[in-house]
Amino acid sequence: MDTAAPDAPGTGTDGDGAEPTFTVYRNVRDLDDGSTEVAWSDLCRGPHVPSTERIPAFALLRSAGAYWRGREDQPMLQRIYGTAWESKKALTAHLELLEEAKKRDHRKLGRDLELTHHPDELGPGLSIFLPNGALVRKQMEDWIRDETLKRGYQPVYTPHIAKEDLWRISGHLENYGELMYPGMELDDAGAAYRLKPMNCPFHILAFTSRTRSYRELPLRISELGTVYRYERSGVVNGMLRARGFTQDDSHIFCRGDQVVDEVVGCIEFARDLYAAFGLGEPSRVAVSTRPDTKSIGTDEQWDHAEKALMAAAERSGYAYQIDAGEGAFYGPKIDIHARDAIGREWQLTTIQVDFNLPERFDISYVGDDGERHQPFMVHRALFGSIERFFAVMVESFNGAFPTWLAPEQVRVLPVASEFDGYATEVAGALRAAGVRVHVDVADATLGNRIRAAQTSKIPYSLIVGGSEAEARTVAVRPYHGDQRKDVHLDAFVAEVTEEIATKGLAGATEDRG
RNA sequence: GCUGGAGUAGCUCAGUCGGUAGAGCAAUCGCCUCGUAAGCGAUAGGUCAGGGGUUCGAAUCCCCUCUCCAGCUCCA
Repeated sequence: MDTAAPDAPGTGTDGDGAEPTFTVYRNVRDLDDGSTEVAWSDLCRGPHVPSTERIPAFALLRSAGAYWRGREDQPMLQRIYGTAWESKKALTAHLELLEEAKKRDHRKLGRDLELTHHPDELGPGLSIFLPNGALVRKQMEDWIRDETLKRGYQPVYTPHIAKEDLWRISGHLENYGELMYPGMELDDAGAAYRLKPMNCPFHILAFTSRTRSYRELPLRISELGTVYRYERSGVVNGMLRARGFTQDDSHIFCRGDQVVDEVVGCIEFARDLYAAFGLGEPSRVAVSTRPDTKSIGTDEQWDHAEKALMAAAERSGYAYQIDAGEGAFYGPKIDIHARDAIGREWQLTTIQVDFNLPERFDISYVGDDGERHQPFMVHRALFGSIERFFAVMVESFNGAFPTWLAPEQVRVLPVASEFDGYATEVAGALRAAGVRVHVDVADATLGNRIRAAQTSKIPYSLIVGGSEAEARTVAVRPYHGDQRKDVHLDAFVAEVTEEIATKGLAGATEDRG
């Protein structure tokens, strides 16, 4: 049993044939007089077992509402979630797995490892990155900034607010208004200002700062842009679905014949990013095509863009699927998804072709024919949201970051106060080499401090006492792997700086479930 | 927004029938100077999410609001 819908309305088959056929299973109960009655009707797609007696072990997990036919304007049914197994043992194992998964929740790890903070006073969907989380995030930001520069993107900085007029031109007020924070009325300005839900209009303004030539294309504008969206209260979810978040956002202005190459470039960029941050193969890659209902643009534009995206997906080598009709109203897109600790899929990377904004802002470049032409615009965010990617990554590493990402990379533990001096010296040598290192002086017992270092998931603990001070060595206790004694300090510094420089992931994925 | 569940110290959680608010960990101070995952003692820490109501008396019962969790709908 996966899902069940007792007391579901409807009978089974539909009259006019416009809706897909579904099946109702009537579960009967024996009455004392030998007759039967329908105990409940099951609207599940199946398959079904002939009798619930055949299920040796099951547990009900939760109940929740679900809209009839998945439509918000329809009444809500009660859905009961359960899980069924071939034996009690298998059920117990599964339930334990669920418990384990809950322990790697980014909200719990964020608290325990002091990565992030979400006090009530701040507001739902908003995050404070504490020093530890901020150091991890800085590595993400440094990585993406360096890589975008290497790949020919041009950085810009743009404000968090803009006149309401800008959002009127962009169509956001019309199409996205419900997700925008209300306007800020200013006495002297004569216009309301709005917090930005997207960065696109600003990047277009960067593009239109002067006349553009075809020689400049593809022109790639990029920014870590923080946006604010007034998400409906029930959908906010930690950092996975926030109201304020930062996108590694870029808009690529190019000719139609450059779209495929640009999209391929974005996909390859994304692949490198997933590899660098240890996420491995994405759980899902999808090309979303033109929506059946409202969409703008000509058939020709859609055709061109959809073909370009599929050609790019093909060239990328990813096994992708087509989400028919799931595209944005302004153009088709490729999305890349990854799973969180409890197996839910979250869209991270998105690469979209946009017909709407070039049209609305009437942007153009001068071609080799001396005429004005409208460029194609590719919108892409590879992390997607830094916060969401951060959350998925924290859960994926179970908080045990690879050394290059870890907020505290090395902790030095003198066995007694007598050796605090040598410990400080060791830390000094590491710090001089650019390593993030702290000394935990010997106020508490060694066992106590080792435990603290282990529960903080610090990649390396260095234990130093008399013999180490004598020989200028350290005892290396890695979070992953076995302890090595009598490692020369210089050798350890060389080793750990090399590991950091190459952004090694060794061992960091061992904590995965 | 909708359906269901939850909110007690920084964290994890007790709190019986409505009768003075509790523990462990963390923090602070002291003792201990310790060789590989929790040394010992003391101190401090609370608008029981917030507001209203019932009651002689509310963490506990009722109503409203907020926040969080799971799911639906919608999205990075």
